[in-house]
Amino acid sequence: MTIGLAHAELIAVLTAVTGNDPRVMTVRSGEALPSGPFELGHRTLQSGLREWIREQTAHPVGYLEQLYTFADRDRNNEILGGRTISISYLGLVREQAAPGGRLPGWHGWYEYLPWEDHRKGRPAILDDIAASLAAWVDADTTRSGQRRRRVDFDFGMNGAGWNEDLVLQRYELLYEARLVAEAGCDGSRTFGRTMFADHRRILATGMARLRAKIKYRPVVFELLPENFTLLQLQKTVEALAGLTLHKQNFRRLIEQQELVEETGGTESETGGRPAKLFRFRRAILEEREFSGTKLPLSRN
Amino acid sequence: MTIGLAHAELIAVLTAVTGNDPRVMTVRSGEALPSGPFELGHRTLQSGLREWIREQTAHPVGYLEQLYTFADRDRNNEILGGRTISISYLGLVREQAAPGGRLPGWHGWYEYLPWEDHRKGRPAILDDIAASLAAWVDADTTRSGQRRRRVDFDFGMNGAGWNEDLVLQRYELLYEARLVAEAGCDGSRTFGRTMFADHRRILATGMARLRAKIKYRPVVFELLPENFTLLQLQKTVEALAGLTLHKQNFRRLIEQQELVEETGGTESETGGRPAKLFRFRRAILEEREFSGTKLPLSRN
DNA sequence: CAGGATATACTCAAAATGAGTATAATAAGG
DNA sequence: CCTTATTATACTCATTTTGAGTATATCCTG
Repeated sequence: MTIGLAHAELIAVLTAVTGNDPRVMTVRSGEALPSGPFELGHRTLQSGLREWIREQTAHPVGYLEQLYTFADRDRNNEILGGRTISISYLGLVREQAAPGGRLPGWHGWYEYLPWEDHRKGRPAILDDIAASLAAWVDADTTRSGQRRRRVDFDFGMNGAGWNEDLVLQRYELLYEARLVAEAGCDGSRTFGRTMFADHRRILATGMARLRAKIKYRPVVFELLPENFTLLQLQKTVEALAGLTLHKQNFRRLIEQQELVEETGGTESETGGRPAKLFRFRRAILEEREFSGTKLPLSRN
Repeated sequence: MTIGLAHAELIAVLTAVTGNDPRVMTVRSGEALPSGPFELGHRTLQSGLREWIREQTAHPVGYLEQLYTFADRDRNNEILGGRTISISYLGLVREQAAPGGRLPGWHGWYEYLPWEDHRKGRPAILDDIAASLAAWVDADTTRSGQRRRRVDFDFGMNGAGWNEDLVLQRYELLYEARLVAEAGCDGSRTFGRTMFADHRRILATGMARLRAKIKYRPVVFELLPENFTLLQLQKTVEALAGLTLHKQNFRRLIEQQELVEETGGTESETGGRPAKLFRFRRAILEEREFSGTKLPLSRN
């Protein structure tokens, strides 16, 4: 049995939430995701990745999950006649800076995919996107019906309702419609900040995975400090989901799941009544399974 | 930037449901999952896989989804000094044989992981597993509490309730406790049919993914013929989940989601009142998102 | 035509969810 | 020290969704 030779590369979507904004670690002034070779010295893929994250950043990575493996021919850079296989990972990091100070290398998710942040209502950029997509829909006379349904569904248009989980589908639709610069555009209008090669697609994959995951696994806590208030927890979830939640119902949800316990302390920097501090009950990880923890939305 | 060299291999968990039993395509008389090299001629990972599935089997694969990429050092076979990266996929295939005739190469899921089938109640083998695991729990005096909680949770013991999604966790626990032959056992009791290398772990990964997926995406239909009765649909879901469902509620769930439509025909081979035939409404794929479609369980 | 078998319809209590209103505890300003 | 703004926390209530049945319909077999 012949086995093909390839170059193996590890690539990371490292995410933190700083000052209520989700951020991703980048290199080359925000142009690329950090990546490194998978070497013979590495015991496993995950430990290899951890090793050079430790080298390149000061951030201890708690949660690390494999995302996807890419090896399309267009990614082939032809070194030594082989091709490159990129194995991507999603990592969650505790926030390092205060809400004011921005650390170098970190950039907001929504710089790259600005249409994904609906916390302050439907972002205005969606009107421009809608207009550009309408042109794309009409460009194909035979399949325009299909295209229209897909646009409506993915972008929540014409009464379809916004679905925060469809991050990747939306990016791929924009790519197909050549509305992101990575698609090799011809000078026409494009949306969001560009990244190197297919790194923005990988970012979208990570965002989609995380938005889906917070609904059934208690991974948010990897992004929070040891002690936090319920509002902090809520704001972090909101930052990731790009949506606002119903405060009282969010609290009910968290409490009835017994995910957290009071520390006894309070936080009085809130501007109003001091909030109780909580910590994540790690014991819960071995006690229960986490089923459909839907997010309690509010309409705004 | 140095990029490590590796051998790339594609490996498939091809699943069909034949005669109400979930089955997996194997080679070497059921000892291994089919796998093949990822070659330069292949355009993408997925198309490469499709290509040699077409070569090796007569089965048209509809649904194909990437599962996981493995590259642990213990998988290293040291050819040419490199190491092997295995990219695994889950494929769904429409059943090919009548409930009676068994096609070569196909083996039942539950030959390999017999503790996973709870359709006829809790399988007896779980008593033996419980006994062996109890010994493992007691073997570590310092961490026995942790071990006990993990066993209870993963295997639904001591009132914890069986969770069908934990297929991989259960396999990995048995591996750790050296109760599967792949762990390099010392002649003691082991459970389920062994596979080559880590193929049984990959099978478990595929089973877990599919059991989780049928709850929120309409993928079951890839396993059914064009027209089917609601009972057939239910039996297929039950086969995958390894559980029995509440018939009336299952029907209500399916109908209210508008996943299927009547064909007009009926199936009278059921032994009782003839059942209406349905077909999957493919249009639904572009119409709606599928959220927490929990399965309507029944206790038995 | 009775009896067995399956399909399909309908019921009902309990639990979960969405959307509020009400009340409590703090800080700042006068 | 009292008012007001601000956030935290508690409670309520109608609606929907679940889990678990019972009831009825339509076939086949003997």
